Amino acid sequence: MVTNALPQLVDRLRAERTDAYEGDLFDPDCPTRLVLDRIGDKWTVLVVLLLSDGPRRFTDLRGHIGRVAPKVLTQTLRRMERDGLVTREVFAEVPPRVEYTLTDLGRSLIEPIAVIGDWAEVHVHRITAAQAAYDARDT
Amino acid sequence: MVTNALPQLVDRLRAERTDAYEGDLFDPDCPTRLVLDRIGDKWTVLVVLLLSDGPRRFTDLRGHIGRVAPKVLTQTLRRMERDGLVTREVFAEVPPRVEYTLTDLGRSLIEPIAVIGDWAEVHVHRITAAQAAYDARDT
DNA sequence: CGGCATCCGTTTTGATACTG
DNA sequence: CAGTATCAAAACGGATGCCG
Repeated sequence: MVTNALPQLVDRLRAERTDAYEGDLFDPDCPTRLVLDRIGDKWTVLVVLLLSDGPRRFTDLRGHIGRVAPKVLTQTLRRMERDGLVTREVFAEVPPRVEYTLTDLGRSLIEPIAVIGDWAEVHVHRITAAQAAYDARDT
Repeated sequence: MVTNALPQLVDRLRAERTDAYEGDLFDPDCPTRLVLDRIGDKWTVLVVLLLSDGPRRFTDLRGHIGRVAPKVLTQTLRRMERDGLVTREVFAEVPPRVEYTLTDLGRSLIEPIAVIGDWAEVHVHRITAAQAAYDARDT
């Protein structure tokens, strides 16, 4: 599937800092929580992946993502802009053109997303299997 | 802060499989999406972290997480049980005791969560700074 | 083209009270 | 103790229509 020197590395990493990020994450008011909200957001992750290849226009993004209402995509992009993940550049042309580009911060987010994506690919079948088994238990 | 041999490793990892997980994540019906929902879930991540130290009881979990309505915690735990992330063991005692334990699958999720947590800690200040700057722009 | 405004249904989250 | 039941609020996602 993929190399996995990752586990030990991350385990060690985690051991070194357990209380640090635990202390943060368990505080509901800590902005760290906000990061999780972004990851869990339905479209942010997709946008990051799409923009990882370079700048894209609004409609371009819309086309590559499945069905997204323009309003929702706008919301997502605005939020990402506010969070400093993307820059929004408006070109004074006719017809108008708006390009979205990942910032350094946004690019750095590709890593964690990749790790999640990796985990998801490897383990998803176990989740769906578990669900099926669970649902079949009682009926 | 923390060692960072991680970036290159993950970059390579990602380079090897870009289209693979991209192809998945961009399909709204692919169960891979479901993983993101769990990560984004408000309490699942916290539960995983709490259980990473060993089994815990319902009230124990409740106490360590901030304000959670019992109903919501139950929902979270049931969903995690259905997904095969935790096991739920009921002891026939008085008063009743119920212990939640991470499965192998659940434990394997600690890794990705740690990576996200790492990223969050390192970059959160940049996000909040970006937000402040953004909000101050127009007023 | 790239939105913003409006309205609406669904899902998520929660407070509160009560039970095996 | 470990929930369930009920009610209520709100965040989220989306469809539609208009506009610079």
